[in-house]
Formats: sequence, structure tokens, C-alpha cells
Amino acid sequence: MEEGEQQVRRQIQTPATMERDGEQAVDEGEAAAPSGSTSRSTKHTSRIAIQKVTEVIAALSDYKRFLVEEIGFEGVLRIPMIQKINLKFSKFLMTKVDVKEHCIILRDGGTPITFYPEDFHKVFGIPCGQRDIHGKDVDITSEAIEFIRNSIGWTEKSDRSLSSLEVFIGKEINELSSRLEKDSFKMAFVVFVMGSLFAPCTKHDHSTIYYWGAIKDAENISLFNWCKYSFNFLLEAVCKLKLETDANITPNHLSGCHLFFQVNPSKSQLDRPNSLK
DNA sequence: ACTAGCCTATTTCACAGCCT
DNA sequence: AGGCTGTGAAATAGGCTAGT
Repeated sequence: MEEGEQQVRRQIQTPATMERDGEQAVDEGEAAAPSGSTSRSTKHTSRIAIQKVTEVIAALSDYKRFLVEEIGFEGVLRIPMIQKINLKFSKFLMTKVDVKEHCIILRDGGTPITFYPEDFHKVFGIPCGQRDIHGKDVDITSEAIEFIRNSIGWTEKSDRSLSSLEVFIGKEINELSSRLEKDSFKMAFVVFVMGSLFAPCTKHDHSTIYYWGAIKDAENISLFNWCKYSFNFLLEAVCKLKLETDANITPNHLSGCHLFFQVNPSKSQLDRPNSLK
């Protein structure tokens, strides 16, 4: 195995070590970023705001954590504080992804490191339900969109900001709160983590509503396959990056939850549920 | 008009190297 | 050893533009 590959394999971690090592794990990527990655002084950008996510989570009360567990996002509660993500390393890994085969091949002839949508569940602990977020049964009306907007505190028509969601999530919720308030919290939390981590929009402090059909009924949020949605979003980002690279355009923005590639998904092959194989 | 994507400027932070 | 400084990378913020 070449040294560069060994470095990358050292860098890539298991979900368990992600929680244990937290910040150090990703920071070490700087040293691990192989010489094969771009050495030009291109400034990379990403809308992943894992610091924001962990800050918001750290401020959640026990009852709010209980509500998060109810919608199946309990793994998000255990995401460690990561000060900085090595974007160069993320970019390097993204360029090594074989989208069709769902694997990372670090060098020609090297051992493929395969990954699957359900690895998002193992890494980040988000729901991997049976229902497809883009399925036929998740159509959403404009009235429902308006209802959700009002519920999560987007009262201004132009407001689709993650920062206002942050404020909304911080509002007091407890056992005595109404059902509507609790459901609104759940919806706001999902929109916040999707927009901040799993499916970040390319625009700063902005969220898309493509998946809102899956949150319109807070009770059913955990029944949807958020892993597949995040996975596909990430693969689209990889395709885009590869197209830009092939066209000799130096990509400077990384979409999708590229942090996923820095955490070892390959270990999950050992214990994938049979139903998902 | 609105939304989403792209681009760039500024701020913040970490770290290496130098000096005392 | 500890403090200071310069540099580079990441985070943040906002403007511009193209598409619908």
C-alpha cells in the first residue's frame, strides 16, 4: 500500500472513533492530505456548519433531546464538536469516489472502500426508514408548506434562514407545551440539521424545502429514509465536483455532507442488516 | 419577483518560526 | 519555555447573476 493511501486510511475513522476523537480526527487531515490533492492556494468553501449544529445541540434541554430521539435523529445528539473540517482532504476524497460503484478508490488498482446510504445511519445516527423522501406519497401542498413555514418561525415571506431556525430551536419547550409546539420544534430541528449538515444549500444561511413532504407530519419523520436523501445529495455533489475537475474548472465549493467521507463507512459492511444487503 | 448558485471579501483561528 | 508575529486555511457574510 502506498504511503499516501496509508495516510488516508489512518485518517478515515470508524463511527466509534469519530465520537471518541472528535476534533483531533478531522484536524489531523491537514497533515494527512496527500500530495496528490491540489496544492494551489484555492480557497475552498462549504456550507456545512457542524460547529453551529453542535452548539445548538449542546444547548438543548433534556426534554428537547427526548423530542429529537422521538424523530429518530438521536445520533445527531452525539456528534462531537469539530472546530474545523479539512476541506482539502474532503475534496481529495470526493475526487476519488466512484459514484456508480459507491466506493472510494484511493489509487489505481487499490482496494475500494465501499459505502452505502445506510452508513449515514451508522455514522451520524439519522433515520434510515422505509419511506422514500422523494416518493409518490410525499407530495406537499402550498398550504402545507405555508403551515410549516409559520410553525418553524419563518414568518417573513423571504425568510428561509438557518439562523432564525437556530433561534426558534432555542425557545422554551417542555412537557407542558402544546402538541403543535412540540411538532414545530421537531420540524425546525430537522430543517436545521439538514440545512447545516446533511444537505446544505450552496447559499449562505439558506435552506431548501425539497424534503418538506417528509416533515409535514412530525410523527412520521422517523419513517423516512433520510440516509438515502443525504447520500444522494452527496453523490450529486461528487458528480458536480468531478464534472468541474474534468472541465479544468477548479472547484472551490464543496456541496453535500462531505464530512461523511472522512469517517470510515467501510466498517459498516461488516454488520449491515441483511435486508439492506 | 423569487430562488438558488457562484463568487469574493472579511474575519477568525491554528500553527510554525523567530526572538527574548 | 513562553510570547509575538506572519501566514495559510476555514468560517462567515453578503452581493451579483441566471433560471424559473
